[in-house]
Amino acid sequence: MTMEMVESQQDDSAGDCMPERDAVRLQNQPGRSHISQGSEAASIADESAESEGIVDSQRRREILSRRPSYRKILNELSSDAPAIPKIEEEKSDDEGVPSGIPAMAMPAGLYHSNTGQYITITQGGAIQISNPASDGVHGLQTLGMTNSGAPQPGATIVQYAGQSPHSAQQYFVPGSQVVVQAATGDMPAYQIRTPTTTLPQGVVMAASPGTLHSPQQLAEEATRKRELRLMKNREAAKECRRRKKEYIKCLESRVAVLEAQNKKLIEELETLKDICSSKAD
DNA sequence: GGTTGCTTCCGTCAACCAGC
DNA sequence: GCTGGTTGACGGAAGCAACC
Repeated sequence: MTMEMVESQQDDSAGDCMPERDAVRLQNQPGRSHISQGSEAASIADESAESEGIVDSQRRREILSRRPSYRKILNELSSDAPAIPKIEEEKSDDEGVPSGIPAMAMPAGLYHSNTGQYITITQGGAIQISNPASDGVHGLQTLGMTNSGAPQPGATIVQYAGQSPHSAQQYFVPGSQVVVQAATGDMPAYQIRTPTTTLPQGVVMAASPGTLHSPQQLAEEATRKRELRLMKNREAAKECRRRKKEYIKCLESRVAVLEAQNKKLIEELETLKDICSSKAD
C-alpha cells in the first residue's frame, strides 16, 4: 500500500480543482523535468550522486522510479478497503458469451485485415474499416451490425454500406472469432463467427515476412506497423485516461470516507474528554 | 464580434516494465 | 533480448466565459 500516494492525492483533492496535468507540471517544476524521463532523470540522479552521496542518490532514484499502473494501485487500495471498487481486468471478448456468438457490446477493438486495412469495433458495436494508405482516418468505412436473420446460429451479419474495392476479405478478431466477407454482389456482407479451423489470435499481418522483397514493400510494411502501433497506442491512451479518472475518483471518495471517520473520532474524543473532566470534578 | 485566458480532451512520443 | 502494454509529458484543438 502506497500511503505516500494517498497522502499526496489527499492533498491534491483537498485543494482547488487544478487540472491534473497542470498539477503534475507544478509538482515537477522547474522546467521539463519528468519523474520517468529516463536519460534526463538518470543524468539528474547521477549528478546528485556525485554531489550528495550514494544514499541520497538512491533515495532520489526511488523518487524517480515509475509508479505502478493505476489498475494495480487501485486494486491494492481496494484490497485495503473493500468499499472501493476494483478496476476490472480486461476480459476476453468471448468471455461470458456463448461460443460462436459475437459479443455485440464488446469494447472498442482494433484489428488488422489480411488486406492491410484496420478494423475498429466501436463501443456502439459498429465496425469501422480504415485504409492506412489513405492517411488513416480518411477512407473510414463504417459498418452496421445486426444479429437478426443470421443465416447460421452464432453468426453476425455485418452489412457493408459502401462498395468494397477488395475481394475475399478476411478479418481476424480475438476471441476465436473471425470476420469474413460472406457474400458478393451489390451489398457485400460480413460475418463475425467462430472459425472452424484454428486461427492465430490477434493481429494478422497482411503478408508473411518471407514475401516482402522490394524496399517499397518493406517501407509499406514499416508504415503499416507504425500505423498499427499508433492506433493501438491511441486506444491505450484513452483507456489509461479513463482508468486514471476512475482512480482519482476512488481516491477522492476514500478521502471523503477518511475525513468523515476522522471527524467522528475527534467528536468521540471530545465526548470522552468531557466525561473524564466531569468525573474529575 | 474579436481577443484572451482557462480548461478539457486527444494524439503522439518516449520511457519503463512485465511477460515470453 | 524482444515485444507489447502502460503512462507521463507535450503540443494542438475546441469549448467556454470574461473582457474590450
